[in-house]
Amino acid sequence: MYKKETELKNELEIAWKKAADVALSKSVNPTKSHKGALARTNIKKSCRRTLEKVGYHKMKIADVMQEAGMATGLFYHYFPDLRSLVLEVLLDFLSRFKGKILNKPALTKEEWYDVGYTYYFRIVKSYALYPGMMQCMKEMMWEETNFGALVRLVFIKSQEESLKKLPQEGIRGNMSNDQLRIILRALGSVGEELLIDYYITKESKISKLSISERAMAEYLTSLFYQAFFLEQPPLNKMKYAKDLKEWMKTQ
Amino acid sequence: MYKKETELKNELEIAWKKAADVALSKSVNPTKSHKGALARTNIKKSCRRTLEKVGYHKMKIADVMQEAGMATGLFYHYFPDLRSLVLEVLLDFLSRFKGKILNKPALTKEEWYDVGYTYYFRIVKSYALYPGMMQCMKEMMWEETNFGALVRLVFIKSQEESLKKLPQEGIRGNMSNDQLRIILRALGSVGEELLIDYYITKESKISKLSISERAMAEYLTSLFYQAFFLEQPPLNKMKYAKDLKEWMKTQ
DNA sequence: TACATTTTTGAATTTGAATTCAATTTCACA
DNA sequence: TGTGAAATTGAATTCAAATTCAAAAATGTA
Repeated sequence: MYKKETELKNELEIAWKKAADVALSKSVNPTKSHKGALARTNIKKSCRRTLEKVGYHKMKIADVMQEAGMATGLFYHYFPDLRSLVLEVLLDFLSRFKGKILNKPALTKEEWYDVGYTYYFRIVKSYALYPGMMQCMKEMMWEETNFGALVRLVFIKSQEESLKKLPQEGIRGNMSNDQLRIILRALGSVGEELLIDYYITKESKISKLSISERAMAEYLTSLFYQAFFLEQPPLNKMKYAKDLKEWMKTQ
Repeated sequence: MYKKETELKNELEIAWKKAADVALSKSVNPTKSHKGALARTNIKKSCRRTLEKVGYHKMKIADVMQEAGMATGLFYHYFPDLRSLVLEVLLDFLSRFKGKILNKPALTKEEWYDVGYTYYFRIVKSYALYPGMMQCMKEMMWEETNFGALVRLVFIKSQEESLKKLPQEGIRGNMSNDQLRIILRALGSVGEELLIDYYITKESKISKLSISERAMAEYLTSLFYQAFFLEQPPLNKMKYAKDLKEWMKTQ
């Protein structure tokens, strides 16, 4: 099972290039001075702030430039159009999900728990700190096919990497590659609704609960663990979601 | 656990009204003749076709009217703007998810499997037949808060309804209401990525596999079952996903 | 300090699609 | 078959936002 690391890495690089190409396809003026570089960065930062405030679909070039405190016309000195700017900002943001999760690959289920936790904690943190960016990412995934493909690949890669050394352990050990791929793809979206609900839309009863980021990550990790191994995760891993621990004890 | 049926129903009706209000807020001319009613329906049908072909964000009023074979200006005789039309079309579409899943509520885990299967099969079918509509629904959920809230509620309702009579059975029996709510919310998105991948974007290796709609529904139902009950579903339920059955036999 | 390069300005222009509208056709019913 | 109400047309208009541009300011360098 699981693609060779090099193969997956290449795939990722190609996807990254494709998505970046869209952002850079139209001739962008490279900055020609330190001042220019600062101004460009300033626009990108302003874009992030505006994204959090206004949201992608309502955001206009004028909004970004006003937030940046620069003249509207200057925008075109640095970016060809709004979408390219947003795409570039999102690609920067996406890199936070790209890095290795842990140095050591997990060899046992218990070890996997820690890797999974790191993976989910990173995601929870992103939703909590940058709900607007996460939302924009979701929206852009629909609008720009290449970007969507890239994001999916980044997450698949994290996921596969974390499970790479575990093929023999647990109940899924003797599934075929294709079966495993399907299951992982289906489990990849576990928690999405919950996170969107709790950190972005904040309408439901759940969003009224007070759940720490670490507890949230424990909830999600243990749910994935349960779904994948059909077992309870080790009790001692529940460090923040005390209520989950209590529940597990009653088994 | 689980809200009373009436309470949940009211909540749903309010959300439906809210979402519909957006679609109807701007004064819409009611049709005043049979011919008018036909024309209006024609526009809605054309909208669905155009949505499948072009997608929501690229679609223009002119596109819809051309597809309908009517003059552009006539649009305003029937709808105030494009978003209202799309919203109305989506609300019609959404009603396919609103109905009761089965007449008898599930009383045992095994019975739940059937309810769950019906639930998932309905969703799989929708993705398979109307990928454009499903995509548009997702996009609109981000754009129109009230619509998003409604869609979530519709699906939560189906889910809660299917599990209503099961509180005591299985490992989740002694979870608190809040815990259960969190878990269900998190599990609510199981399979999303897979379905989007397989029926909408069609880029990954998974989309090259040939999976029947019934097999897909079995995959998802059994995955939910495993995640929720930490058990394999009854072997005899696997009627189309033969490979899954084989795998389960090896346990 | 002079001068070429780069950055900056914001008003003027362009663009593409939404929206209006006056004129025409169709329809339903007496 | 005549009449008023409703539906239909598509060219003209409006609109909001993107885009351009000529001129001014800032910058770095010799």
